[in-house]
Amino acid sequence: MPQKVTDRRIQRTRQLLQDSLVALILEKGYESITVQDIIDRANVGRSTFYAHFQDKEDLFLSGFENLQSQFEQHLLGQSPSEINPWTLSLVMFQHAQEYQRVYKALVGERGGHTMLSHLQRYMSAHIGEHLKSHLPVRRKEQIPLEILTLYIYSTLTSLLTWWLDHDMPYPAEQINDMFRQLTQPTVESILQQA
Amino acid sequence: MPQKVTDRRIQRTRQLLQDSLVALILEKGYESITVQDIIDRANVGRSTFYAHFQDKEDLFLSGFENLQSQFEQHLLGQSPSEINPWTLSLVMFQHAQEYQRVYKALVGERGGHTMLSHLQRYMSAHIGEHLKSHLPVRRKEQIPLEILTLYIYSTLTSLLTWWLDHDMPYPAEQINDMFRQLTQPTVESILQQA
DNA sequence: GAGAAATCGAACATAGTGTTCAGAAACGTA
DNA sequence: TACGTTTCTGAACACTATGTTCGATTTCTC
Repeated sequence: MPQKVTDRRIQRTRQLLQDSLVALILEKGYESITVQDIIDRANVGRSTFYAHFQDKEDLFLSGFENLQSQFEQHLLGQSPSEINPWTLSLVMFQHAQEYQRVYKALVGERGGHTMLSHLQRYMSAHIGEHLKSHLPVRRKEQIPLEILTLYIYSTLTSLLTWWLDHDMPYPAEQINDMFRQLTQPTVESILQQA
Repeated sequence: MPQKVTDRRIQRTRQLLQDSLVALILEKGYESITVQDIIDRANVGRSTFYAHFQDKEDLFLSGFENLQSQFEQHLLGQSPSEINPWTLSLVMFQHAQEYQRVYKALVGERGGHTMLSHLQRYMSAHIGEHLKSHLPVRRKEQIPLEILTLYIYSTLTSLLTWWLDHDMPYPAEQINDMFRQLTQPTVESILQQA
């Protein structure tokens, strides 16, 4: 049973802190930021910071979780006819295009590597799901599913961070097409091994 | 003009510190290690540590550089008939197999991500070199060379760290074969676009 | 054993973390 | 407007880790 306005106040403080962190990451990189930097930028008292978040990493992750649930909303709104790794990736690149700043801070090179393991769990689940459903019943187990999933995931994230760190020199559709050209032939050839 | 024996003493201390760091990384991960942990383990005085290395990261990198120059020795010793990304990768997997502990500590998941950018510069140079020499004079610039290089590099490193973190469930030749199966079709199809 | 080089470790200054708490400010209600 | 509640403030504090300094000590060389 949420209170009406005090909640809004809390929300505003959290947002302020998250925004400050994003700005600071883009300026000087995650590692070198101190809690003092963050609260100075946000004009928030020290104890307030610790009332909301355990530490810097907690703040970072809360922003990341925001982004993730927002992405899920976005995904539902788009609802591509079929969900496979390449429609999923397209939605992701488009979403990143729309929220450049936040993406670049949280997922890009300067953002530390904190979020990689979280993103990995999330995306790998989707990718693995798709692969499993397309798997021939009996295939030569030359390349295990786990590795194939890892392969797709690592290609996707390396493209994403490259794209963000180079300030998106291509539109989302084009970088996604590169992703498809890079991975689809391999995936199909492997899935079709009977 | 290096001195004879005192040099050996210095070398011993450096080695001790590097070994301690490796052991500690495998135990508790790079991030949570303090300088105190390292010198306690190595039985080395605090000021001695700082006489040899600037900080924890410097020590880490010195170990990484050791490994790298050792790898180059190894590469010369093997001298595959042709150096392409897949012979290079084989030598690398074999080298990693031989020096499991160090590789796992410095390149694996627990090793922080410090070395990724260094490894990237090194491997990408080799990979890009090979690709450039096999490039058709005029090709459709759908996928720039930089991205193709990144693709190969990221697949290689994600396989390598996965392999290390899972305690090498396959021999080097087999994991390298997976690497080839994953990347070769894509690379060839793209290089042959006239 | 004398001299040089390397190591030791205690002491220190500095910087960042996370907690506490009394007072101030903002808000909701009536 | 006045009241109580919630949230925010910021100074003070204890704590942990960093990196430096320097005189004492060990180790090696000849």
